[in-house]
Amino acid sequence: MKIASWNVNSVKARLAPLLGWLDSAKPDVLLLQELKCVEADFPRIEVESRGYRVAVVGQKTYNGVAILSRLPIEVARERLPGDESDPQARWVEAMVGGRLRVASLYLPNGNPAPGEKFDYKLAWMRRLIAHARTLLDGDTPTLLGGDYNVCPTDADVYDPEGWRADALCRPESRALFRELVYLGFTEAFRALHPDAKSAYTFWDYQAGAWPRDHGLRIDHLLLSPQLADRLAACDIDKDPRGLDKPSDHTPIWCELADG
DNA sequence: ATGGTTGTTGGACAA
Repeated sequence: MKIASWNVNSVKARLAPLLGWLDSAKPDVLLLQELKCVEADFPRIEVESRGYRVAVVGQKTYNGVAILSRLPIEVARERLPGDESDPQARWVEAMVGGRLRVASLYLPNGNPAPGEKFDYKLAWMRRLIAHARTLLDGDTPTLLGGDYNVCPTDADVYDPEGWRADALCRPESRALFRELVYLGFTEAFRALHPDAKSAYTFWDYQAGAWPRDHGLRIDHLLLSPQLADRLAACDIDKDPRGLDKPSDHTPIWCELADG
């Protein structure tokens, strides 16, 4: 079973590359972030015609997440627990095929840091840790995937010193990401590629970041122990970043052996 | 070098 995640930076602006990638990569499940539209504007017909069921949590202009799946989807949550007053569309969680739980998450960027946005990011991460703990208490195989907006180590950014004060690389962000993983998750890419360098999932639009390979690895797939045992492959598909009018992120995917 | 780009939206904000 192939499960992927992709921050598309507007699903409407990225419709052609999205459909092209579904056709070529053929993921069984695709987690999307930064839809930048309400649910009614999601290109449901086009995606469903490719054989995918769709669960969308949208928002006007900003954020927005979705789960696309060839197997039936049962939505479990449309908000991250822990703050009922938080209106931002950054979480959708569902059972797929009745045996696997997946969540598509869009963790707050947090810049500028320090400041209110950074405080919101850290609070959101603490909510994520608390909820992830409850998910691990159950016995359902679980994958938490998406744009974490956290670059875990200096090996995951082209210029560690230049990014040290950024919300994606700050020690507070990295510490909470480690706290999440240490609950018992396996970060799929690094588990299979411990020494990989220049393995990025995001390149800024500005200053020629893509042709210079000035990237960061901030999109991640976290696996519960039952799924870590089944992890057969994981990689980053850089091709979509090189197309015309690309997203600034590119897909990451993993292959899980039959359980 | 206080720059540079994209998307939504129709000026400013987020990334």
